[in-house]
Amino acid sequence: MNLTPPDQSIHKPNEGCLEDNKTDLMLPCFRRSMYEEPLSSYHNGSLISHLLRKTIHNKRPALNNSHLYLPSTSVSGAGLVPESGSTMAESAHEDRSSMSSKDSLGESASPGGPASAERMSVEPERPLSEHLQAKRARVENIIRGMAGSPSNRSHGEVEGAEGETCRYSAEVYKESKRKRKLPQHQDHSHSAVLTPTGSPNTSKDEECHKLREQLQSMQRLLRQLQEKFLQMYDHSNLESEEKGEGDVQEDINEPQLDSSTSSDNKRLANKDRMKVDGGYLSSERDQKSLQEMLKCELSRAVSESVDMVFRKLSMTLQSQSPQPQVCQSPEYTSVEKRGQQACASELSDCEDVSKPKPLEYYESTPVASPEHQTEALSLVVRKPSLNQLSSLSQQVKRPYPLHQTPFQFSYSAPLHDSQILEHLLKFGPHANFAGIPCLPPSLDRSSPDSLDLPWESIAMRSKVSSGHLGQHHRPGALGQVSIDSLCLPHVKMECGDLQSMAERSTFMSLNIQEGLTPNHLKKAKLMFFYTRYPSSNVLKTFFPDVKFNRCITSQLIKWFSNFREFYYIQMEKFARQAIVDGVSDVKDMAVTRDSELFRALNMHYNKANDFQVPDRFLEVAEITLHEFYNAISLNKDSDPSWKKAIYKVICKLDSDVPEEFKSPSYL
DNA sequence: CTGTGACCTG
DNA sequence: CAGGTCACAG
Repeated sequence: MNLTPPDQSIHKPNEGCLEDNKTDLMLPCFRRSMYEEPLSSYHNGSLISHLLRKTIHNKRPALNNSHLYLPSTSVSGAGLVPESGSTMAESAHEDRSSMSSKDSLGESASPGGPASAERMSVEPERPLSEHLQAKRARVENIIRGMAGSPSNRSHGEVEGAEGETCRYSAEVYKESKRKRKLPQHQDHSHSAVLTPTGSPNTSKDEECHKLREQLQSMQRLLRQLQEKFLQMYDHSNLESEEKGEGDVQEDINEPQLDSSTSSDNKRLANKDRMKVDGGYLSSERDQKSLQEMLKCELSRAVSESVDMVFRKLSMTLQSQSPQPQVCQSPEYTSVEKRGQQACASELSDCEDVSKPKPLEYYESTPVASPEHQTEALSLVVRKPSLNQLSSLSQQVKRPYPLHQTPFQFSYSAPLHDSQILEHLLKFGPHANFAGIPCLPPSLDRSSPDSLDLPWESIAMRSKVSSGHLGQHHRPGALGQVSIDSLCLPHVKMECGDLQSMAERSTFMSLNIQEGLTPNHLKKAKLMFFYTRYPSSNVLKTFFPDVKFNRCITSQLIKWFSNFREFYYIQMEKFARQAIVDGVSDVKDMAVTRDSELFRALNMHYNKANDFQVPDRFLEVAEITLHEFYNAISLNKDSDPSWKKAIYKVICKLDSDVPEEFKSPSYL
């Protein structure tokens, strides 16, 4: 019985949005000509874009070398080839936490992705010039690809190892039956979302890839900037501290080696606002100013660009056919490294792990719950020891590792802004921000369940939900849980929808449940006062803190089925009683709060009696009672399916569940 | 085949 | 309330 036909316009909200944002999606540096724009034409965060643009355009040996100088004791060096100090666990750790995989360059037939092109700086066997040339070619290729047509680039061209995994998964799941899982959704997306190439299937894929690549590029650029910033920071600190160890000394040498390239960019960027003399900063005050400015610029750039990409990506995901999008997400790395085993183990609660997973799988995959955190997961996400954490926080002096797991952010003390940025970029706007000082305590500490919640889980949830939401759909509400919700400075509120903002902030605080709790049951019972036949979409909407999968959905539906059962049994019972009692007129069968029938129902659904049952429920109950009374009176109950007519009436009497119920902390 | 609802049972 | 079964719709 399809009581709530899908709203054909569920994706309409995105339609215009997507088009409108298409050009905004790119960073200014990508959107515009790469080499011609004068600095003055940049506004707001565009300055940093210019900076980034120049940075990417300039050669990078110094940047790359800086990785080499990173001491191997760093918690998780960016692209650092595990050296003697790194244990295997750490390697796995940093593998997972790296946006790019360092194998990508070496193993991929095609040149490595943008990130790997830079991180893979350790290739002693290759002549340096050739290596650099190759890198440069790749980078330029990337830039061309981003500035040019979205469709003129093959996927593998700029993908790292995660791309490999993505393609693998894509192939695997293309064959799966999931294709037919959401036909409506698919149709909608195809009809509603225009794509650059006009070829819906492939172009969406490509667009998704493109977006991910853009995001990666931006992340990469930001990392570079952060590195430069930290190098400067490091340099100044060490200068005042008197340098000691050799590796650190190498660190501070780097900016000087690079003084004609990237650091020039920084100076260029600083020139307008700061007085920077000759080489580096002359005073601590200037240095702090520079830090502040860089933070601002970074934040602004992030808020402007990343948000756009996230939003665009989210929309693309929503509008895309049910491909294995989890791996197309820019943050897939955090999941992919877990390997199939971990994914499987997380889903093993419900389904045969060898089977292709329905969409719910992707929706729920990234959430780690204690009971499902098998060893496979623990291989991936290791909570660093307190020692590590403290040492981490003491490491800000050097160009600290830029690739850290969420856990590392979860318990460390004051965070660097760039750590937040990195975290944001790395794990997406929905990642766990526990430990970020600016968040209120309630948001600060997520339970372990949500510690490893990459943003694609939300994106997927958004996708899935929006596919079913119908009239409840709010454009990108969940998928756009974004850095808007963070307290980063200069965060731009692009989506003015207050409701969605509220939901975002709500969502940020969600502690996604693996299973249904007694509170959920209680909430469901109260919801029954409003809706007897909630669609699974409604259930998803009103249990946002529940990690929906097939089992959970079925269980919730089963609950309501049981509620109905009890409800109808009571109705029939009281209707028959009324007939036995000789009630001749249905008007004498009013259902009030004093009625025995109501008390029975209230006892069942509202045992604590702490909920004000809506009058509408009394009306519906009365109507139901009358229906039963009439049917029985007319001897319709001789028909085995006599109740069905009643069900048909009652199912139309559902009313909307109040918004308050959407709050995960409603009870 | 899958999702859903009703019904029955424990 | 959950499990199982059956029927039905898409």
